[in-house]
Amino acid sequence: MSVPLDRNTGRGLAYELVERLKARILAGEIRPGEKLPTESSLIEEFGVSRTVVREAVSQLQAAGLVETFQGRGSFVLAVPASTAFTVEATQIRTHRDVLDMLDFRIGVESEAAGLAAERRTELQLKAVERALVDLTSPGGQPGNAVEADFRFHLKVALASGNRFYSDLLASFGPMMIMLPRTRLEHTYTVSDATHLTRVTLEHENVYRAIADRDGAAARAAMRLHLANSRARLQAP
Amino acid sequence: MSVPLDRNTGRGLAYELVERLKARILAGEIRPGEKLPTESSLIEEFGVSRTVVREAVSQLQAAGLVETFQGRGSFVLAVPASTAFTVEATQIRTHRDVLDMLDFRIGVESEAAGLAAERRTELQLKAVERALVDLTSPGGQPGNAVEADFRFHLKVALASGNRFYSDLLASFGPMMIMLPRTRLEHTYTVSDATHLTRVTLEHENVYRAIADRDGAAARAAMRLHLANSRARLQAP
DNA sequence: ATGCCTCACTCGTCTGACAAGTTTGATCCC
DNA sequence: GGGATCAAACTTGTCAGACGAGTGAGGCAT
Repeated sequence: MSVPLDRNTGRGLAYELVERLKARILAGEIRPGEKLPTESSLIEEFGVSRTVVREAVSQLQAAGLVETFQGRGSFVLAVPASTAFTVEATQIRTHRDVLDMLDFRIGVESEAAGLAAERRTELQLKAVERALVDLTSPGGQPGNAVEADFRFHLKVALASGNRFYSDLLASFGPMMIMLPRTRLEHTYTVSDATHLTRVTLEHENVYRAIADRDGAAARAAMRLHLANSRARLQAP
Repeated sequence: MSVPLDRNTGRGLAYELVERLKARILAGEIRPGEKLPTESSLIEEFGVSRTVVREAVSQLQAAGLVETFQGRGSFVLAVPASTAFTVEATQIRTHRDVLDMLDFRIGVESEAAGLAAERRTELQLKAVERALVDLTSPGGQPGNAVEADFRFHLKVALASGNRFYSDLLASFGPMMIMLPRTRLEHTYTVSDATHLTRVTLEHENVYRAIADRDGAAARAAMRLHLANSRARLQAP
């Protein structure tokens, strides 16, 4: 272990260190969600100064490979799926991005739900209802659940009759429900029954308000649902 | 010159500096091939230590925006000029599109204003204030007014600290303020003094709520402003 | 058992210093 | 004058030490 850095490549020690760490991550030696060695460890292992280590980690950060938290350390993010998943998949990576996305969805979707309640047609309501049933029926795999969740939110947006809302949600795709790999496992798979019933209840509240043509209730219900989702993630 | 860095964004000084420099490059203030200010200059201009400056430049390097040579300096590379949001610049043509757009903006911008009130930094508030002044000063042509109006709304979104809001507004551009040609003359140019003062007042209300850190008031003020704009168009 | 609090650990920033590469300009020689 | 030479100034690269700020674990009192 711990081969010292080659000091004669002409591109700088920080560059060398970045390459080493990148290789480790891409090779899976440090898996997504795991912690990068501390700065002190890297200083010892590679025999360089803290300046170099910090610059290297800083570049990994800029490259979207790790996310750093003061007082805790740097954590490896999901490896950019080389299969060209979607361009947008690279947009939500860090923990902060997820929280920001939920704040964004609060603004967009609560108003969309309100408009949906006020302007929906019977047909649109039926579509929302179908999505809700798909979501609550215990039929599918976890992957299917994300898909169904997204479809419910999309149908609500469609019921608003405003193409800007529905187009925006459609452009996000199911990705908007997805969560970062870092501590996702910890918070989402631990979804005990309590979690699921609570989320289901929140969805039903949104649906009922739309069915009742109660705009204010629909806005509140959707805001509550998303704010709760955000809270469920923020302090695991 | 040289506005000092905002030390309260919670993402670190280096991050702030990166954003500043990135903005300069993207805005074309430093053209491809030109030299970035030296580290010493940046230290002086932004009042930070060399550590921060070096990390920032290092990140620009990782992002592929600059290339650095020992003993010479950092030079700006070609600009990719890509926007995060791929929301197509959907044309707003029909009268209904305009109303839908305003309904959409109600959802997006009222929440953005609320978040801005709750999370803004002093620097962001100053930016909003400047935009407001530009808007109220009777200096410019009508075209300039649209531009200034847009800038105000964008600065509010930026003050939310959530890139999804600001990216979305930025992707729309001043176009989102524009109105259909059909009855534009009728509704906007006939804008007697009453109209203008009323709109100005609405903007000021938004600003004041953000300054007071009153999230609920900011949401209400922005919603009112956009709802009024909608009403001013709906039944002229 | 619970809640609070201290303390060690980690990252964020600052300061000062020296090494290594580049540019500039004065100097010297022709 | 023109060209080669070289020292000094400037720029980036690296090192070392220090302190502040946020986090988390373990101990302590209740």
